[in-house]
Amino acid sequence: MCVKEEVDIIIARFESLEESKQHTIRQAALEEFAAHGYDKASTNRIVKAAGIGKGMLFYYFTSKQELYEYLVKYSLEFIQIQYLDKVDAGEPDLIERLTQLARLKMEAQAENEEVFKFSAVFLQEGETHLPKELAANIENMKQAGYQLMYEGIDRSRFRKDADPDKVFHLIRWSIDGYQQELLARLSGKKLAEIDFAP
Amino acid sequence: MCVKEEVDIIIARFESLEESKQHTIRQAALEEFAAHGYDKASTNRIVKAAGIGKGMLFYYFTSKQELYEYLVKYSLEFIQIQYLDKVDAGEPDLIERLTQLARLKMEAQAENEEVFKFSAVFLQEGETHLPKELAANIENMKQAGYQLMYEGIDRSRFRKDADPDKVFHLIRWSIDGYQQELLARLSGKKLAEIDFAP
DNA sequence: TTTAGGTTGACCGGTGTGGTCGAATGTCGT
DNA sequence: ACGACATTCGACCACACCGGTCAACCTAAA
Repeated sequence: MCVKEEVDIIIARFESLEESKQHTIRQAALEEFAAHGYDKASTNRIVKAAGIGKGMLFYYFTSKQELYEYLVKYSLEFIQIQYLDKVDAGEPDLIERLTQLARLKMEAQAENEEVFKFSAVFLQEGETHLPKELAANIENMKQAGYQLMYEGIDRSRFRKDADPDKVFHLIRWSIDGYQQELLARLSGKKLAEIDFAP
Repeated sequence: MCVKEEVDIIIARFESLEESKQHTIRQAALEEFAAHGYDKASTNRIVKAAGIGKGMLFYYFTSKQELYEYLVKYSLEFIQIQYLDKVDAGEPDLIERLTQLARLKMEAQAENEEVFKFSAVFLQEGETHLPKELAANIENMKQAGYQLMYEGIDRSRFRKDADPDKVFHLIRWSIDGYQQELLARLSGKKLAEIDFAP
């Protein structure tokens, strides 16, 4: 019990930092883990990018592992609030729904790109390096995302001669591809406004 | 000049190996570079995967760098012959053309998956670790691929109320997405026959 | 002046790196 | 049977970097 409390105290040190410094360190760490995955991520590079001494990282977080867990928690929360919660799950029209998803995701991504890059990493790394509790949270978010994409769509309005599922996928692929290309083309540029015209 | 000849002799050692052994080593190396990129690829893991002693790799190739260059050359040749050369660039119909491209790429990918994974790596790593001559070859292949995809398409038959370029992209994205999903779903299974029905 | 907490980077043992090399083992022509 | 040469191996090298520690320092409040 004493140990657990000690950990809490240590993370509290980080959380009572001024936001801008928290942000700097968080972004540096997100970037490093996103770029190299857990194993090959280097705490040395993180502290260098964050502009702090090596010791501080282990003053704020007990270990590389705890830092990673913190980032996962933070990212899950960010994606939930900045993206998933904003989706109108009542929209029955497929096109509207998917367009909305794409727009909201782009907007959230514009807000903090690294979080999404990092999420790709921990979604793929799976349960490794994570306590069951956090892994479960990730699974929940996956499920929620799936439902947001596939559930409550009115398929009665599809043309009768087309397989609804196939139309469904075709459209989703189009939007995915569009989004991906948009992202690639604009990567590096700092834009808040994007022309979403199809 | 003497040095250059020495290198030639050393690669010749590899090329005069029986094909199956060449193949084993090549695949192990392709896999390693594809998975980790140049810098983090490990020659130790390569020799372990290939089932040869460490010394042999540097008996066949003077250095990690030379091995990498050999793999790039091999992959460019493979993609050219097994994929690009087979495309009928005369086909003016967009759908036919893209469907054909997708099919041929899948077939070539089925032939040697690692080559395509590795190509993604050296396309992204760019000129680093490569002599200008090889980098130029890569650029040529990019160009050729682009032309195969975009040139000589008859756009006069598109519906007049649709922007040809947008229709174009929409369809390409759909096929890309379809291909990607197909690949993901079937990853791990060894199939020669695929149901290409949309 | 003392004290307590934020901050640093040299340092630790350990792991893995690309590459070398002496020795062991074929594989020949003679 | 012999020597010359090609092939094969993995222990070994110097080095770079790893996650993590810690004595020493700085600063500001008491």
